[in-house]
Amino acid sequence: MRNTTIIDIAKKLKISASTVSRALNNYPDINEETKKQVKQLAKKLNYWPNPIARSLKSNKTNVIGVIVPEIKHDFFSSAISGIEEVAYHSGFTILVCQSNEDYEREVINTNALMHQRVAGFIVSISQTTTNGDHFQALLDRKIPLVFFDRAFNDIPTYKVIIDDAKSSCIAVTHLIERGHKKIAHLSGPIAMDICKQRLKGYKNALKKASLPIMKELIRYGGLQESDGYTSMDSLLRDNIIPDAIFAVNDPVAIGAFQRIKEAGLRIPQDIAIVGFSNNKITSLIEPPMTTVNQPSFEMGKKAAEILIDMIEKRKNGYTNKTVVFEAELIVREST
Amino acid sequence: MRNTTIIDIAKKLKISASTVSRALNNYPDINEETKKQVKQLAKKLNYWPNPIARSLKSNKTNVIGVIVPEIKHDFFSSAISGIEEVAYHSGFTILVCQSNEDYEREVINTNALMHQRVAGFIVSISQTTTNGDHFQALLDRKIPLVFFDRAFNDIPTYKVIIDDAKSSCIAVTHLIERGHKKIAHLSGPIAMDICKQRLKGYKNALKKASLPIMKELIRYGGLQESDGYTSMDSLLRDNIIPDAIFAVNDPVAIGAFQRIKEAGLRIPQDIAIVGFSNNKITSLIEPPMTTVNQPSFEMGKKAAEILIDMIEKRKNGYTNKTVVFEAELIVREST
DNA sequence: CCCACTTACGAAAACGATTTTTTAAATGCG
DNA sequence: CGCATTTAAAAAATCGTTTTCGTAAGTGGG
Repeated sequence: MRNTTIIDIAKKLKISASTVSRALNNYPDINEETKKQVKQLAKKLNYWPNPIARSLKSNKTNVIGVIVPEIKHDFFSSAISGIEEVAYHSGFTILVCQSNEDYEREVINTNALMHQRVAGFIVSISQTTTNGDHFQALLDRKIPLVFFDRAFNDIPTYKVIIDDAKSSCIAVTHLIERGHKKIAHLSGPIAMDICKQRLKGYKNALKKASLPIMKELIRYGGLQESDGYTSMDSLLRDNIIPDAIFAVNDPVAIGAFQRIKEAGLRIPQDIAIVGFSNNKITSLIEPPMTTVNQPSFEMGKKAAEILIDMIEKRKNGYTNKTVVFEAELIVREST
Repeated sequence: MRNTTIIDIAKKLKISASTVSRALNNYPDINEETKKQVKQLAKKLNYWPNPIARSLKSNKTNVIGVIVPEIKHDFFSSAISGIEEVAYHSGFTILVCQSNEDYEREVINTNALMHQRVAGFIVSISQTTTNGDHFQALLDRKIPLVFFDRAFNDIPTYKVIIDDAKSSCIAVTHLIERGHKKIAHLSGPIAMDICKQRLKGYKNALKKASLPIMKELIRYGGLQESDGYTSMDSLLRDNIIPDAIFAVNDPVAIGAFQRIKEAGLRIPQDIAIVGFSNNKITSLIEPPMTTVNQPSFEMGKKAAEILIDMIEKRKNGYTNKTVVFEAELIVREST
């Protein structure tokens, strides 16, 4: 079954294709009677303009490119849900790629989507990305780009993030208020801005409380569960038993959590623990874990709203290039 | 910065566009020397064929349409991860839509993607879908379609599923072997095939053990956590306290789990419970929950492999239209 | 040397829409 | 009535590729 084209309609009505096009698009110099006939027949034949032909002419699509490290991660899948929700209501669809935390793949994905002429990009960068040329190429071509959560700092575009330093400071201060003094921080790849910021918040909290910052209490690793397990393990192997852990994110916290349990230590009596992101699991483990709630769904929605605004050149509203979401500390039984 | 076209190359080399095209596509009737020159210049100018122009000509794209009820759900986001993984390695990208369990939106999404000329569809239907005309329309247009997990039964196409009845029977038999006799089943929308099959498995297990099938022990609801809570609540309100629960899926099981705890009943001493899907949370709650592991990532990968096979008309391999994955019962402390 | 055949390439059509330009007919005004 | 203007529609160009058809040279065999 072939799709109806504008030419099919034109032939049936014995008029030209251009007239059909203009009738359907409500151009003023088309006779009302003609318009009516064209629209009727279009409906009857189930006509739908071919978006590919349109895109070829306009060099634009109604597709938003989304690149995240891993689709199946709680935070990202929830953000993608939010993006799709907003996109759907604005007539856009989303093309989703995962970088698998791999810089090369992020570059390939970015280029592929660029050549597919997506209308704009929403990106959370991979752990291993330290070069931003592929994003600069987008700006050079005036392709709208919005970062969320993990932004590439040197690229001047919109960013939807939380105040990582502030939230971290609040989280660590909470630990201090509970009487903890020997607080370890399980950090991530320090090249990443979110890791830097969370480390900064950790240090600030200690400083404010006049507690020493001890290098051996800070461990660097990746952002996965296994990395948290390893980092915690390295502390224990060094015979360091902190009385509290602040993890750079929830998977790392969960990994540390498992290692702590394996060591026969009690949470929170022996070691308290705070995560970051409010992944669903944190509320369901025993004991439930204190964590920082990042409103992932809302951040996705906001990123999409900003991007669509940029695409449609309605530049109103967003005078500040960085939108900071409020992250709130959710206190549970692990502290 | 405009993108380089085939015509730019043609002009610079003072040859025709068609020659450039054929040179790049390695046609035999182009002089080797010409080919070399064209390819060199293409590389130098950073030429990349415009996929939109190609698609217009071929009426095909390198895009796979994916429609799921909700992106942020564990099972689906993990399956999408698998789909993307396979798609990426075959040069496809994925256009992802969520139906939000809404039939109307599923239809709209299907049509939108169809008009965008996606090369094929991978779909898991919404809870409220009882009419399959929008899928039939795809088959009529010879657009490849693969269902996974939640298939629409009357549409004759490939399905990647697990044997729900068998797995359910195994799960319930496991409960019976543990000595449980008053086993309730929290079911979902009974119009959905997976719900029918899981109910069937539940009944079969009881029959095999010569246990009575009691209507009041079977409760119907939705597929969300809140539905599980409600169904469990309705049992308790009727003063029915089963000694075991078999839930149609993990969210429903978790909802019931919460209601059971609220009632002050112990798991598994008072009520044992089995879920379905092996969502990550089931292993992290206290006590960890017995559940049926559906290999979501692998099912996504398989669905993508089959679809790409169909797209590329390599029909080898898949003689059976239904691919059944082995689901395995993961026994944990809730039983 | 001539005709058939190969080689290598160009011209043009096609994909389906939009948009610019052109044209024909109708209308208005002095 | 005649010229200018408006109205409504057709024709043609365009987007970037692919593909069909055609053709000018060059080659080889008789």
